[in-house]
Amino acid sequence: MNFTYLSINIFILIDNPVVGIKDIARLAGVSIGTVDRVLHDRGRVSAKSLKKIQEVIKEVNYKPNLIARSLVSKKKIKLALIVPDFKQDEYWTQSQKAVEVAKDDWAVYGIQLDLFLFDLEDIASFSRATKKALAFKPDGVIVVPIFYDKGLLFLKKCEQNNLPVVLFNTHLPASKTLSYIGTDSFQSGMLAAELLHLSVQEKGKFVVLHFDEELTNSVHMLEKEKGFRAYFMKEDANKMISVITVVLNNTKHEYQQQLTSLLNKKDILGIFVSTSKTYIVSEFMEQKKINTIKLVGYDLITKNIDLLKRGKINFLINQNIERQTELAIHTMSNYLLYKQIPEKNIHFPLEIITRYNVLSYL
Amino acid sequence: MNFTYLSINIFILIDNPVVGIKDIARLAGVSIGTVDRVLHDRGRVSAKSLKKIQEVIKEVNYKPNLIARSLVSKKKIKLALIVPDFKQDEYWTQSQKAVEVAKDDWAVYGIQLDLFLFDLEDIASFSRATKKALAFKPDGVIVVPIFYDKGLLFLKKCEQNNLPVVLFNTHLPASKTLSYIGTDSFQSGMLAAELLHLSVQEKGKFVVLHFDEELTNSVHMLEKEKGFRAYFMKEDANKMISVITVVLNNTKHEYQQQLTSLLNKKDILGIFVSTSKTYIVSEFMEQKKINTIKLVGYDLITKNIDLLKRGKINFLINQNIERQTELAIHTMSNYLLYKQIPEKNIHFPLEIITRYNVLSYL
DNA sequence: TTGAAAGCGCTAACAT
DNA sequence: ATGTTAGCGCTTTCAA
Repeated sequence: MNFTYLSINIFILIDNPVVGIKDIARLAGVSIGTVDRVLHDRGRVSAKSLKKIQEVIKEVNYKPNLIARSLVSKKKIKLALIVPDFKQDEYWTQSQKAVEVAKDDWAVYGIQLDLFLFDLEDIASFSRATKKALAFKPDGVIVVPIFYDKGLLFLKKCEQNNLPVVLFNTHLPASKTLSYIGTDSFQSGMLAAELLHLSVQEKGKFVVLHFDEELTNSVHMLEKEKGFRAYFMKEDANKMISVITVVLNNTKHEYQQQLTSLLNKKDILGIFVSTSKTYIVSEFMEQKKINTIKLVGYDLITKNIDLLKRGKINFLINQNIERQTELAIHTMSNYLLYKQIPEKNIHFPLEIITRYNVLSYL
Repeated sequence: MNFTYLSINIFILIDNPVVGIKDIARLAGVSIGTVDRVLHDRGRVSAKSLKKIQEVIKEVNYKPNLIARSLVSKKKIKLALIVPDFKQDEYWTQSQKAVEVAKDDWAVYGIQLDLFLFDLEDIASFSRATKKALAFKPDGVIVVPIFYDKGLLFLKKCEQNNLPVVLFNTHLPASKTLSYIGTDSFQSGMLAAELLHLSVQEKGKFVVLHFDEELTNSVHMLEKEKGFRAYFMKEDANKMISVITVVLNNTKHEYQQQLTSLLNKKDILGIFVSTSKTYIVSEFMEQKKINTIKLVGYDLITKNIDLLKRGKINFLINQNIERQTELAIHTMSNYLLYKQIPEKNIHFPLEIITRYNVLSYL
């Protein structure tokens, strides 16, 4: 359907009829079977027919009806999803929900999703998951490569097996991956810095707080830290930045001690928590009646939302893990079904959430 | 596809095969014709069959194969889009681009989009556009009802003609519209207030600045203003708020004079511009070398983006007009094709844009 | 090397 | 009120 713009509100519709495989067959004087063989390069076609058909195809600007095509295609495609276990973690639970939805959505198209979960705090479990995933002989792999070295190793293996790979949430520098889907961690750190900087004019210190479970071996939290530092280098070089890493998988007592000694320092203006576990810090501060320190963290999970609404957390940066998950599956499926080559990097917007726009995100 | 969690990394896959209309017919002991009649609410089905079939549908969690559905449906559907002329305005150009994309996307499903443009500064052109739209005998209407009275009048006419209507960008209180798609203007005003408030600690005055072309007769800008006032009522009642309306469609000289006299007042801390024309104020301030006044406005249009990056505009609230447009068309199409009843109000997130996350939105 | 025909899941017209 | 059937555009099998 084309149109020519003549004047406001008046269009001429030039309805060039949609041509199909049948039309091509008629125009070329052959059967649709032969046309199909040409279209799919399946040989067993005389040179003469081949030439004629190709000419016609070109002339009528044939575009296959993808809807009809996917209706008929019966091939089963298996996708392996290698993602963090969602049981203890609301962030990954959100991802999991997106997987469940996608599973239903894509089943119709013959796409089958197989899940391989690993423990965020256990590198070995990641290796096990990747091994099992490969054993399943999937047609494509979608992975959250939390662990740097093991991640790269796995990607190499996929490359050897000619398996297409899509990453999400955590970036890894591997040239052969089909696509990375997620936020730009460095930029995200810069943004966090700006939000804190905006909230306080005074002199003092800022803290970057990592929870260690993901930190081990993981790049994207370090990228956030780099971005955070870079901001102050550029905008306010006098600000002191300190970094602490809190070890969560120890006893409660231990990390509380760490936090206590941190918060006792009097000149701290703000804290940037590099994961969705922001609420842990915020709850701790609330309990200790510390109100002056500004807090910026990540993601719209229940506890964070509550604390944000009550003004205990100043900003959240939403990474939109559901949409990342959904898009990762979508991207891989479209690649395998329709040979749609995706962008190498699909960066998600860094969504700033305050208590005055949080409702509009829920 | 269900699974039972046994232990980490081990799943039992219960591959409940995709059920189709044929399976439902078999399970309910009727023919596919009857099932189809139930699915599409076309009556002529006995109460008994109806109940049984509905039960089965629910039980097997039937999901229609949209591919097959759209392959078969040959009916042509005409949609009338009544939207502001995009020629003078980048905001509406973005909307227009979304229309062009949607046009291609939906053509396959037999949906034809007809455009009826009107001039933002000319109420009469709106009336003309609506008249022409109706003359086209569309199956559904998508409209941006900038002008309050004429808008309501038109909606009443649509109701009389039994035409389904979707609104976007501008809300209008009309009970019979299928859906409003856009931001919550009141909330948006509150957010703007918070962003300004955050940026300045001192005492002083804030200004709400409307450009008049859209203001005449239009509610959503007044809603923004209300939200803005409500914020300070709640959070910082001592702040003075003044409101000015700048008349843009007069000579340049005139509105510059208005701005000049406004900016001469010494105690102004920040300005909230209620439309995407934020750049006009910012450029003016830049030219007059005014750096201290904070500026919050709307939308990611080229000039705004540039000024935001250079720190001249402090925040933009993105209304995402492309996605609004896209979703409006999507909503109406799905309603007409598949009788999908949308939510009455689809509120878009209020996206906060600063110079540190703007890149992630482009 | 080619053509004819079945069928993907669904809709809608038609027959009963 | 219900069942049967043609056919949407394409792929694929099978027979010629």
